[in-house]
Amino acid sequence: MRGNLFAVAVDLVILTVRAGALSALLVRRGVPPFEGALALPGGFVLPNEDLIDTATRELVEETGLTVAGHHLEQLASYAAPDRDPRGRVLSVGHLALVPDLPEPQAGSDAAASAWHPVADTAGLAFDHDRILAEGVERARAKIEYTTLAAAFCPPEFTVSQLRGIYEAVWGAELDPRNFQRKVTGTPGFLVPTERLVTGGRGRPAQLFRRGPATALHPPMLRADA
Amino acid sequence: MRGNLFAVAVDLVILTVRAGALSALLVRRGVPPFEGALALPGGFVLPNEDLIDTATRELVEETGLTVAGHHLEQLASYAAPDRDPRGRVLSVGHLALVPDLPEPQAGSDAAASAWHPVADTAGLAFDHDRILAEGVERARAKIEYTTLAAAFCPPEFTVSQLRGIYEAVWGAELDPRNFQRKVTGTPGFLVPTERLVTGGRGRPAQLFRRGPATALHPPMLRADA
DNA sequence: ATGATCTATCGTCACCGCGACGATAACCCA
DNA sequence: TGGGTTATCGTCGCGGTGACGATAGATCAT
Repeated sequence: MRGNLFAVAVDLVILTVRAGALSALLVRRGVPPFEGALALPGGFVLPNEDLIDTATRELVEETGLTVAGHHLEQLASYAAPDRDPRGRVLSVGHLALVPDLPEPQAGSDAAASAWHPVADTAGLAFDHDRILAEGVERARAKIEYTTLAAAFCPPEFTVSQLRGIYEAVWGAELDPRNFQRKVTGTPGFLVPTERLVTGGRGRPAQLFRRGPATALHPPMLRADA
Repeated sequence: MRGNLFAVAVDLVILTVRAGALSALLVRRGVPPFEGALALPGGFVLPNEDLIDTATRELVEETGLTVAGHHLEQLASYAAPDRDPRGRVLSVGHLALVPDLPEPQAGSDAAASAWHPVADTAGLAFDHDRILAEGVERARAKIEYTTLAAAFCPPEFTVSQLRGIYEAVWGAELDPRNFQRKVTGTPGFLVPTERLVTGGRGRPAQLFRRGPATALHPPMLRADA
């Protein structure tokens, strides 16, 4: 082995769509270094934990989410020698996509956590700006060729809600008619329910559930490149 | 910080196409654990090294490649508590795509390294079977929507050679006429040179260089899913 | 009540990229 | 000189998409 040892941390990019804006859950640091600055939620890997265990534990602690519904995957690792002034720390970034939680982080132990639109999150602690940016880019790319956009939605949702997810994540408008044709025409993406949504303006919309499909062939196309 | 410290290693999935088969560079271990077994080339991260530095150093040591031409990217990290019997070791997998080297690993310090077709590489040390599989899958997915297949080619190559790369990586045959239309019709993928290739059978083929394009819109399509 | 407005949903049409495949070009070899 | 082989160019039909019109069914203002 070697005497060159690392502390290993897991940092989380937890994304949701709130009020039409793609937002990340951030915590305000109460201790040095970067005291008072915003940072990604995270923590060190404990003995007998695998990386995904640590990430799951942190996600539950921060959001109070139960196991179902959300999506959690590994992003990348960061280990620049000077990324943490306390010493050699390797951080494994993870990406979580969660629905807009009704209760603002009920049960969160880090009281200083809150949602921030990703458009105005400059100046995070450590190299978390970069990790957040790569998480956002991963999410943008992945909803293109997978059904993961539904992970941002509650268990039942309308086509309009799903379109709102795409528009918030991509920052672009989509044609409602072509979008409807695309998602309802992809087998296994949306499972129609019996119920309609009432109370809003306009014609009531049908409610759907997530279907078994995970891939999107052919992909949803972004307007830009 | 914590007393729960890790050794951090970088392991490399180095892929090339040799004799029509997608192949990986593997080393035979000379010391326990897994003495005598095949493994991915790799090593520990040294002080003042970032992950990509370690990966680049290992790649040069194993292949003798200079900086140009190849592709190197991070794959994912693995840190199961029992993945290494010596203790807590986190491994950061990396993927390298290199041309078929004329000299079989000239200058390699690990004398026991050799190319193996990925189809028969079962039984690697540690969790390297999984890392290799994920590297191969990443390569298969990425040549679909990027121009990375050219990283497997020498500086100048023909359309047929490039098609052979796709066929070897995907394990499927592609129509030569449609393939030619696709790659020559994508702006910035291939830059034609003045020269033709001679000596082979059939009509001489034009030589191309890699162009500046990195993305492939729309993507190259696999026959299967 | 009644029309305006809003959203959901269904249709139409032209275009473009792709798969299938025919045709031609330019080399080697016997 | 012809046959085999590979490279390259064309053609045609289909399916998915973008642009956009039309209809359904609710709420809202007056």
